[in-house]
Amino acid sequence: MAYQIPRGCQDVLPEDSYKWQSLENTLREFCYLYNFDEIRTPIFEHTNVFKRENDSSDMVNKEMYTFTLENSKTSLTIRPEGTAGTVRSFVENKMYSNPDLPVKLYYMGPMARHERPQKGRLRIFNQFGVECLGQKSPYIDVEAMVLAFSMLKALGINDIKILVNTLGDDASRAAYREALVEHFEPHLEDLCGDCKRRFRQNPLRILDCKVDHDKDFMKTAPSMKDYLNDESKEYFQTVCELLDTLEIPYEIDDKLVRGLDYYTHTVFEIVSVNEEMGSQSTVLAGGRYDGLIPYFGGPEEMSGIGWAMGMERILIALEAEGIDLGSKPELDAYVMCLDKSARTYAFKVLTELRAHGYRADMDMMGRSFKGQFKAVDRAKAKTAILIGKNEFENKQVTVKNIAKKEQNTISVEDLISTMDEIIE
RNA sequence: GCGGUUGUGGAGAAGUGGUUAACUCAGCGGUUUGUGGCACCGUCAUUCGCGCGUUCGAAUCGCGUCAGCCGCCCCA
Repeated sequence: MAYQIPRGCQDVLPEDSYKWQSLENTLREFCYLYNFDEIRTPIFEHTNVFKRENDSSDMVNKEMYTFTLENSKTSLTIRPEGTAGTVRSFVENKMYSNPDLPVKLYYMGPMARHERPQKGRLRIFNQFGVECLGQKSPYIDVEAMVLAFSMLKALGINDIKILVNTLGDDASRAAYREALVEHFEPHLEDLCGDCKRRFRQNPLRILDCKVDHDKDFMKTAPSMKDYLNDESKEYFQTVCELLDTLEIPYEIDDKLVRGLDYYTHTVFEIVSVNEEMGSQSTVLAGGRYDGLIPYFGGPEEMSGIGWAMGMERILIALEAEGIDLGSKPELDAYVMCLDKSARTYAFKVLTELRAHGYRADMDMMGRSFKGQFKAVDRAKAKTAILIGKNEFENKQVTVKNIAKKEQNTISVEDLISTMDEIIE
């Protein structure tokens, strides 16, 4: 094997691409229903779109595919996520001046992150995501969550859990962060190696550490909810009430902090509880971001909310729950050519069938009679169209219904006009 | 980035130093040169992820490398 696909990449082969198409169709239908429009942004952006000031996340700092071409000084980065490019486009195209806010967008496509590959974690993977930009309201947060929940339900995924939390506004979060630093400072020596690093980078993440989980100072750690100002508290309460009203099952997880730095207020995650998922069980996650639109030069007060779904992970979850999204469709007709002299005629009949909307194919290998019949079976063709010397000479075809094992020799015109009945 | 584990044909899989790489499925051809899905026969890996080394001799041992998987980290 001289050539090999790069590590952490995947070819979607035909049998699987039917599943992908089915997934994509369902997602698009729901976006249509919820009045979200598609946006397609480039697969790479200027590096500073992703690498923003004060960003401490691993994704931005050590996992990005960043490159600069020869004879160029421009640093570009293959998108590791979809939000930044979408917000950049929202601002650049002045979509904030749209009279109907929020602007509701969806996207899907490949993202790249240089991580160690694992099941459910690829270097090039596909995300489907939505962003609601330009307005801030608990109703918008919940609309986005309901959309996510409904999509997963429609796909048939049941083994899931919805986790929600609030990070409050910038002021609340800053106060909380300070309190955490104060709390953990005396215990710095007792923290695990990762948490010592987190202490400096993002103290909020210490809270969901698995190593230090049971230690006393974890249990006595200050809780976010004690640092929320009234406005943030009220906002989150409304979100929860709306979810209750719509009977969306969820759990409040005050340890849920999310990895990306731009989140404020509502954050949520949908995890699969199916064991086959392995350690990558989060299938969808997102939250509100107050600062991002202004960061890209949009109106100061504008906020947004969005989430992204890992499409490969959804496919794994579907498989784990035994849900089949479908496979290659059967053929209406398979044309069998039984004599070399009739080949051109057979090819014409094939073309005729297709021109009338019948999904059809024929043997191009000049195989034996038996071999062609096997091809009919593999293609799950509803009919076999047999064409040999006799049919050729009389401008006819022999059409055989595979299931009924009935066959007739008729003219091509009759074949076309009765095809619907023949395949029932 | 760290730790562990695996890697034989289109698929599954035996073989753990001795020379034809077992078996099953799929494919192809034939018995049956125009009616299949059964049966029988034949055929299908000069090669064991890749490279180097040890050896008279390696799929089997050693080193390196690539890749998959599992866990950590992180994340969708």
